[in-house]
Amino acid sequence: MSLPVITKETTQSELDSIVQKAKSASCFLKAISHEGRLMILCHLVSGEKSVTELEDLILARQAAVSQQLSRLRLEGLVIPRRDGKTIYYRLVDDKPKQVLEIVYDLFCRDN
Amino acid sequence: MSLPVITKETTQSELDSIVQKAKSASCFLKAISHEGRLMILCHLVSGEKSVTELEDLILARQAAVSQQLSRLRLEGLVIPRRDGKTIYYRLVDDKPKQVLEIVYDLFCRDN
DNA sequence: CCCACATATTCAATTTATGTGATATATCCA
DNA sequence: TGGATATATCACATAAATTGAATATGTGGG
Repeated sequence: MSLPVITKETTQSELDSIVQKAKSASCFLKAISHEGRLMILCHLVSGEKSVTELEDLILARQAAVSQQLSRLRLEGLVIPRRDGKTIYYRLVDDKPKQVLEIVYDLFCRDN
Repeated sequence: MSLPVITKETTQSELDSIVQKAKSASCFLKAISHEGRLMILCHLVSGEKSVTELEDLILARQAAVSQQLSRLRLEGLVIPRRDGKTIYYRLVDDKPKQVLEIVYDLFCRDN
């Protein structure tokens, strides 16, 4: 629950570990902070969607959506499943969901 | 708790509102996704810190830290307080804290 | 095999973000 | 007032992210 506290007593290897984790978190946050990707993830929370469905949902072009999915895929956030010609994407785990729910609470209720 | 679900029935103005919120969330996430800013926010969770303290904590130069704080300030996440020559920064509210705690749980426990 | 459809990849152009060095501003103190 | 310290800002160089157009790949049907 509590975040790491860094003091004079924190050893170098502990610091390295914290920096390493900060890098991972930073990558993850960068991946989800893109407006299009954020929307895609939101849509995937309610279940898997095909690329074409996502194109319609977020009003973006095929190449753009595909690229955004590609980034999310490389980041390990989504996974594709082929069914004939169409490819369905879904969330790998609920990591994005957990963050998105907090963010949604903060930005879509609060203000 | 639940994220917005977009269907054929969703009106245009509802969509606009969702897109608008996605933009805010996206900005917020971009602001905190930078490795240095992420570290700064983590440090501020445990209480206000001066710019110099932050420079030492995240091992970055004065101008860099100042610019990162400037971005966080413009984003409304932190607020400065002057005491003599030194300026202390603190979190405006616990928005970042809430997100950081989830992220910390996901990245510093999970793996 | 050839075509149409769904998706992915590539590449160049552009935009946006970031770090750096220099300089500016504010405060304190002698 | 002048100097030292703390912080902010600016202008520039560079790096990273994003977009769009074109092209490639994979699949099913005729």
